[in-house]
Amino acid sequence: MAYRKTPAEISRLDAARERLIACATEVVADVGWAQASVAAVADAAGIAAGSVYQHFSSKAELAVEVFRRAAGREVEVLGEVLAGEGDPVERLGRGVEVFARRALENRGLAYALLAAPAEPAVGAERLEFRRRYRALFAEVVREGVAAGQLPPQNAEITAAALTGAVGEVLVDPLGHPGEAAPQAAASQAPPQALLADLVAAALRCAGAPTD
Amino acid sequence: MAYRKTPAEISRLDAARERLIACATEVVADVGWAQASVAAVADAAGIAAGSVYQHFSSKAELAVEVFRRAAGREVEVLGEVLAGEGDPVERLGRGVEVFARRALENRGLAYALLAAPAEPAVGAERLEFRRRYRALFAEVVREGVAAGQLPPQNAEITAAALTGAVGEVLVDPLGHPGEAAPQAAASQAPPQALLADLVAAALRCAGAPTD
DNA sequence: GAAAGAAGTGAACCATCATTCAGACCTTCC
DNA sequence: GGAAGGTCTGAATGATGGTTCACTTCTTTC
Repeated sequence: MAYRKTPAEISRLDAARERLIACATEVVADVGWAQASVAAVADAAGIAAGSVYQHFSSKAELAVEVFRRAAGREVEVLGEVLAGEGDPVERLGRGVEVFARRALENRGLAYALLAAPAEPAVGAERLEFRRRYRALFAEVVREGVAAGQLPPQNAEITAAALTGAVGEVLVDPLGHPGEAAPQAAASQAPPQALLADLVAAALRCAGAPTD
Repeated sequence: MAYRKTPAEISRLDAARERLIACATEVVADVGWAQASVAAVADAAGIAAGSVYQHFSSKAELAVEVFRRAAGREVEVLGEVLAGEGDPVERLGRGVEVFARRALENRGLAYALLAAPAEPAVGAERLEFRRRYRALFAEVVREGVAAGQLPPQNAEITAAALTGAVGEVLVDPLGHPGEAAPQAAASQAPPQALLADLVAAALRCAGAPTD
């Protein structure tokens, strides 16, 4: 027994792992899941392909982690906005707007999270996260109905519709699959009109009176 | 010059091609794109793997043809309903209902068309067809607005939202990816409530007054 | 029936990656 | 310093699955 990982060593390894995840996320945002080979990701992180397996037992595991981190942030942000200040309808509108704005500000990643072809493990994760978005939306809708702000409705269905509507509206502006994404994708300001129209459609979908 | 395809021969080849497409469609509906290997498809059609290349120059070409045929039928049906009898709001409601009912009656195929992981060529085709759905919806929405039945709105955005909403609501009931679909999938009656709720959400989304 | 030319076959081929592994190189601890 | 046990490397390995091709079988035409 002449070796025990020292705290410094542990945090070094941890940092390496984090760095790998970060680089993988970037690669995925740039070129999509399909093109994000282990070699490419390792390369981006400046390590050998084999070293990836020091941190993850398979490519799928890494991919899932990348997805979870990124999607998790969005769920968190959306959750905070939806549970924030204001009446349910205001919150719903703000939630949709924030979600869409964030997606448009980071198109490559958003496309990867929402729609880009991916291996089955990531697909399953995507489904799971869509369920979470739906649950968040459903809660606000229920509150709106309870408060009499929204007409009676099946909140789950409305929530699913909202999730799908937001995703669909975003996917087209987000760029098409297969095509190499322009690398500096985080540039253009989100088109104000698109956001406004999307929010309006979302509010109508929940039955909020048209302004 | 001692051979020219006779009409009978030509139609035999044509029938073989059609049969191949039909069998491939079935395989895809059953097991999804990912599992629909050339070998599996050829097997289902009762021909050798190599013979597939008598009809299609690549697997992707066959896959695209399968997608186009199936998705084309849906576009056609939706188009007819949306352009049919009645005022715009009635037609929109009926269109959504018919679309959803058809999807639920043929879940495997619907899932493959709407959401199942697929090769890039099919993904591109999917995008194209979503654009067509959107165009169809947009037209009715515009008519509704023009007729004063619907509030002023960005019809394209609403249409995209409708497309996404319908897709999203359907995808969950349609069964999860990766899982082997039960083969006799065209059985259960479409849940009436789901359809009604979906139609209601869609109409709200376009701004039709809640009943 | 025989020549010419397809269509059909399926085993071999090949490209693509994820994954492994033997060896090189580091860290820890005595 | 050196033994023990890591981490890192990158070429070799292996699985998968689309595609090819030498060969067989069927059709047409004379």
